[in-house]
Amino acid sequence: MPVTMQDIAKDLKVSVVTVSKVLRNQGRISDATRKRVLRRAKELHYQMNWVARSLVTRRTYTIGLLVPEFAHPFFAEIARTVAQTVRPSGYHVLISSFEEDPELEASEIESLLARQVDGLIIASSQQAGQLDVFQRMRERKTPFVLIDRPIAGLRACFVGVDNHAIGGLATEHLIAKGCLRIAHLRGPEAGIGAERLHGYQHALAKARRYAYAGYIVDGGHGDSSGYDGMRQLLQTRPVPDGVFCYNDPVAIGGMKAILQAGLKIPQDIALIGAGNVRYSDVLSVPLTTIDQGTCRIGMLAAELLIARIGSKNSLRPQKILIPPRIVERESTQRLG
Amino acid sequence: MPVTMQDIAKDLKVSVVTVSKVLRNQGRISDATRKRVLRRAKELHYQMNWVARSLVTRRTYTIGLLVPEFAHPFFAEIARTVAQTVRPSGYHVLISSFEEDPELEASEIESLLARQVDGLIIASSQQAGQLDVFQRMRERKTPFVLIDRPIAGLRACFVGVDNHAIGGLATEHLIAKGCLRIAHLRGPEAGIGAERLHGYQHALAKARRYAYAGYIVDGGHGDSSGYDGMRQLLQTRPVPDGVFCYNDPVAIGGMKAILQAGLKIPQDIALIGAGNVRYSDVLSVPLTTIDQGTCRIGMLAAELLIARIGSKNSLRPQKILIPPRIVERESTQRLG
DNA sequence: CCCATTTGAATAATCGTTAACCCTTGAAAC
DNA sequence: GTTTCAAGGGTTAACGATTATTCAAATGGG
Repeated sequence: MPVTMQDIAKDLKVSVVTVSKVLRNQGRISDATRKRVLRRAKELHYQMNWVARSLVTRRTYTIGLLVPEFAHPFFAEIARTVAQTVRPSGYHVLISSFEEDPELEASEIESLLARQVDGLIIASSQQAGQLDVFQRMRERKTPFVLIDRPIAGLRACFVGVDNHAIGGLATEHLIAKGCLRIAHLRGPEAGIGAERLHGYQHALAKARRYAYAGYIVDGGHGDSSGYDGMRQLLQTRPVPDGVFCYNDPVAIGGMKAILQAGLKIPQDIALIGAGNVRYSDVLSVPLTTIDQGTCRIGMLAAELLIARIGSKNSLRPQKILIPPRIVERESTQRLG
Repeated sequence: MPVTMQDIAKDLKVSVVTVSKVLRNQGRISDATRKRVLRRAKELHYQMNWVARSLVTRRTYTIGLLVPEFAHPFFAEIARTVAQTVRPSGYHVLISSFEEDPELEASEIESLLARQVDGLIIASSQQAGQLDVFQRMRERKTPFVLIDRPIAGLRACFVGVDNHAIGGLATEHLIAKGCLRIAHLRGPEAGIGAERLHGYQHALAKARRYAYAGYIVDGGHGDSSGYDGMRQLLQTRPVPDGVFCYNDPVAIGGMKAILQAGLKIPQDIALIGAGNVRYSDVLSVPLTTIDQGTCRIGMLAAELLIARIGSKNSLRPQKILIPPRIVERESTQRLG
């Protein structure tokens, strides 16, 4: 039994519309009535029923944020900046994670659309084939912005880091530090993982280094798979002296494996990650990493989305690529 | 222009109500019509308009989650488990953070209520004085569950860890490890921080250790304030040989300060945190910490809330206190 | 063969707000 | 004195569903 405009209207013997107008500061209302309404509203602690308003205005002032997983510090940071960025415009954030499961992702998108979100920010794991969900959004004219992971063959807004450049930057850094046998704990085969891999390969080729296939090992997404990947890598002969890891969690797992094997970082193996995740500077060995401007991604994606929601005519997709930046720490500090 | 029930109804020349009934599996509908409706709905990719449904059913199947900050891994983990726990029941999560600002917190609560959330989970930073917001929720009969930080003088559901026990456990552990001068980088003066402090003091008293006032220093909430606090502590003479930190981020900041000062952990100073945050086992020195059952808190809070939402009659507040558990790592491994 | 019951679906009312018009009243303009 | 116009506010109809009620046809029993 929350207070409604009706309650205020009855008390004051005016119509509901008058109350509505006052509360929205719209239409012509005398100062006297305005004040009476405002006073009564405050007295009763009146709160807009956004469900009712949304039904008629077709705006919920809610956006959906869909990420693979929350525990990942990268996405937690994204969630934070997105929420902070949209708050001043009165938007709230409906979050959802899909645990890297494309089907769950699709059904969550539908779910958020059913809840009439004004727009969506998605770090998708959809393959290029399964794009009907996005088609659905386009039909509904619900704007959306992809982050972190672009989708091949989809004309859509995107905000993310230049992953090819990350691979290049990391590998060149290892080369500069004098590493001769540079391995890569790679991420997923598709999309962002592939780009980082290519950046790595490209840099090796440019430096005329031999790229040994056995030096490219699956590191998965997180620390436990990174640990496993590194253990496998340590079996390889000759053992690499530099490893570029798909991301920081993988590097953290890798670090654990290296230290457990009794090897030293960076003397025996130099290690570089990607993401510049919080706390990566207080690890066993502070981790050199590639900063991907996490906060900027969240902020830009949110701003872009809000702009799209505001404009009636559909603008053409905008892609923002953030240049990565190296953050040097101890895990690669050895004599060039 | 999303598809509505009307569209389906018109196409099939039946009434909207019939469509509604089919889609909800309610009322008496012949098999023939049922199939026609379902087929057409699928063809048109019909999706419920939850805003409209919510207006009449007074249920949004949305809960609000309000935390001090997202970047904090503890709350990120909570958000994850809450979302996962409520998903099977069809609920979604509207998140919001208030950066430890009680006023922002209050206004966000109002905001979420205006959006008609079915219930709220709050890690509040309200002082015992300012409880009108909670009063408002009670009037509206919107169930809510407090997590992590109980509020004195408020009869409400609560799920959290036994903070007094955390202080005791940590301090006793340091004593057992042979520390003689045990300091505490304390958190906020009120609530949870105070309880951990009391646990610390109680344990010292029980062991008949002298509690030197200069050994209790403000460590704030996060790593940067923990760093500052530890620097201050290192000026104290005699320098402590064991430090119990309010939480893991503070301990991480503290660790940085100790190592920078050229001291060794645990030989010179043993360090213990609280929270058992992800990655705390791969720090410069793997951190001994007190596990507070983060996942269980999130899960139990969510389950409790859903149960409240389900039941018509208001049950009496239920408080769940999770017993903490020590996780021993290197940062305290020295000869007893 | 008629009345009672069941089945299947339509009609009306509602949820709390907003959008689009319409209706007074009084004062200024002609 | 009639017209014009603006100020201040009211009426009515959505928005897209659900709930409660009503109604028509089919079925069944005696």
